[in-house]
Amino acid sequence: MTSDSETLRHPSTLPLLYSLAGSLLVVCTSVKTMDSDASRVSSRPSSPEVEDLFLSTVRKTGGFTGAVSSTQSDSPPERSSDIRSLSSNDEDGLTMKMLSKKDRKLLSESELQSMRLKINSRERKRMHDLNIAMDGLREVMPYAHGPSVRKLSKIATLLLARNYILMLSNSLEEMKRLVSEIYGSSHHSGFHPSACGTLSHTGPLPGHPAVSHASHPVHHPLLPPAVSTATSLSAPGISAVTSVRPHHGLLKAPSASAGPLGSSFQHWGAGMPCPCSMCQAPPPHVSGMSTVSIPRLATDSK
DNA sequence: TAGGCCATCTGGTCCT
DNA sequence: AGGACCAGATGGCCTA
Repeated sequence: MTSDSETLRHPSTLPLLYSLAGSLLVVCTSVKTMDSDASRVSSRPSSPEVEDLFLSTVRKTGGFTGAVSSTQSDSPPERSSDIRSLSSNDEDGLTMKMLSKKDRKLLSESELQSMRLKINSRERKRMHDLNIAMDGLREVMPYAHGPSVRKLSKIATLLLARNYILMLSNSLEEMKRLVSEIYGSSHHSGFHPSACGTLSHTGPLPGHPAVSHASHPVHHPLLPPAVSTATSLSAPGISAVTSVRPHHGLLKAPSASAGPLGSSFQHWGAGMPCPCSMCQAPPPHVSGMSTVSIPRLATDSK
């Protein structure tokens, strides 16, 4: 009850800050967890663990609705006929190159074909799992979801995710800095956190970020001031967001002056909602923005 | 119609 | 040996 009681000693500012910091810590912890998980997953035996760590959860929660498109579904691909013709018409076909002479003797044509189909099926499943994971990533991205909104492309999803993580990391650092500043300044001004436990003891500190945030003005609670004052979303990830079919600069490196998400959430692109916790419920599930559609995207429902 | 995005097939490589 | 991963090739779909 120590840290909580200290939190309460700044009537309106610290609870806000701590709740925000807590959210960020949760997010960052999740990121770290994902990182360790990812390192595990990246070591070869991936597919079973992917299902254990992610897919099973997703499927249980009904997170995805089979968004993975399949032009050929589970039926044997048309190209199997190519293989058939290859192996039947040409003994030196590519399929046969895979096998030793012994194998060629042992395996019949149908066996070769079934083997090829089996390999293809595995690869298809692997790619489906990858797409499911990609959809999971899309779902937690601060981006409009919905049936009337086109999905982020894979590259846009990855770039946005990267920038989002960077933004959260920066925000956490800024949060830490603000908290330390508050305690530092309050100590010099005679504020003793450990000496009182009531909310009515003090008012908000003058000039405290949380005070100005009451009206949700220039400062964004999740962004450093230098970052949050800018208005454009020029970073690659965001340019990919505001225009799902980016004609431009998707792969450009983030500018040094801009924040990890380009500049700010404040103008979250044309038609984009501000993802800040003041405007809507924050992550883990940024579902609050799922109903918002981008004009350009609303025309398409892939 | 060109270009972007995607799914699939395929062969090679690496790992367990 | 079997499976996972990767990258190239190919073709379909969609949009500007």
